[in-house]
Amino acid sequence: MGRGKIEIKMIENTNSRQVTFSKRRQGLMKKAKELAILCDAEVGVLVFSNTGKLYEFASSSMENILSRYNKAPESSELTTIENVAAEHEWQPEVNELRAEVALLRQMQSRLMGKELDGLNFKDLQQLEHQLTEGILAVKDKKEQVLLGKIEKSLLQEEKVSLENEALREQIEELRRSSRHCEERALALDNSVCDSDTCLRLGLPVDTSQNMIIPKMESTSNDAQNTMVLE
Amino acid sequence: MGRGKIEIKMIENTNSRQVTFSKRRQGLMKKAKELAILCDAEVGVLVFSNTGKLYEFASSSMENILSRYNKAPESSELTTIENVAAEHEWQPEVNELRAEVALLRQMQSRLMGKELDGLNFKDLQQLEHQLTEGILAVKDKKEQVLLGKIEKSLLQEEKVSLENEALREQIEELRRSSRHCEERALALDNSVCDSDTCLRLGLPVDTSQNMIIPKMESTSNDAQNTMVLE
DNA sequence: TACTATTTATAAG
DNA sequence: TGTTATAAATAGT
Repeated sequence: MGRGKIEIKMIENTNSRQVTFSKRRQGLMKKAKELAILCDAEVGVLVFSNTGKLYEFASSSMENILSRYNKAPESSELTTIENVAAEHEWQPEVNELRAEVALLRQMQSRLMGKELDGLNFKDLQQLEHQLTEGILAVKDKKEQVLLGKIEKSLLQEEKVSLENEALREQIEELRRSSRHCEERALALDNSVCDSDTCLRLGLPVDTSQNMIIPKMESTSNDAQNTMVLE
Repeated sequence: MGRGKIEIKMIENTNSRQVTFSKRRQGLMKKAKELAILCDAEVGVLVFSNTGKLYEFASSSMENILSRYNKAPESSELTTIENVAAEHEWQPEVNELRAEVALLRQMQSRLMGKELDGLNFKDLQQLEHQLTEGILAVKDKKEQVLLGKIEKSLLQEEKVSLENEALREQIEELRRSSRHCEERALALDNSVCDSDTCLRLGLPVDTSQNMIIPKMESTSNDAQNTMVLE
């Protein structure tokens, strides 16, 4: 990839070698970065120039990558054998978990209508069927939730109705007792009250007309309450 | 560098991602090797796929490169403490992975209409919406697959039709040339053949009758071929 | 270092 | 997996 094709062997000319080193090192790091991003991979690159200078790239951190490398199956160096063995105990489980996550993610994507490439017609039909079942179940659940709410609401209404009933009875009770009181007062009035007393209460002397008015009001109130409650 | 330009960001489609990973990983390793050879450098590359698999390249040996890295100025970690701690380093990652698996499983169950308890009406509506979108996408994909098949089939049909056309022309050509030949033979027969020649060939003397028979057969064959091809 | 002619890598099918 | 059109890398200037 240049003006001419080159053989892959050590470049003898020091200057050319340095120029090429600089260009290709950059290229390598760029490629490493792209690989890490595009493919969700963890990538580490270490380069020592022939003058001994270190250049590095790490998609996460070199520390991370190296510790992961040290735990990897085929690496058998470092420290004592026991440590290595202990570290490796985790590896199978971690790999299984990673694989499972990858699989679950793919299945989930597909259930959401993504990553459908590579599925044949039959697969797609099956997937659609699965989704249809899902929707039906969700609709059922929604219905249940609504029915639950309605039931709760009905119970609440019933409770409130009962409260109303109680209140109405209380009112009736109060009204009855107040009527008693009035009747007694009237009776008392008729039998005991003299013009002197009536004048003191600021009431007209003709009592028969006065008693009709509250009775009418009371009847009217009852009718209104009944209508609201039904 | 391909049929189209791509943005450097995580490839969502699992399939594409894996294909790209494989190709670019190879490319990266090749570049690393070339850099090491051309410029007399020491190069190490470590790549972990998102499923946890390790790929590595080392121009000398990874052990060498890592020990050189650990001795390099800016790196000051590792050594003994790190290794002891390494054993426990897996725990957080394992826990995270387990949690992720659990979450993904629950989401998946819900997309399949299971484990819906605990969701409120709004959640359920959202879930239903998600499923509906999924179904639509799947139906679209199914349609695409079918359309693709149809197109392929039409192309095939067209191809076969063209072949038929060519074959028919070939036949026409053959028929024409054979007719020419017969006519010439007839003409030759009428003008040149004498009784002596005819006797030597074992043919009857009356030529006019003999020539009719092959001509009839030839016509009949042509008709049959035409019928089969159409 | 910047510029291209060319080779090489690779995205898409 | 193999192919091909195109993008990207880079050898030489």
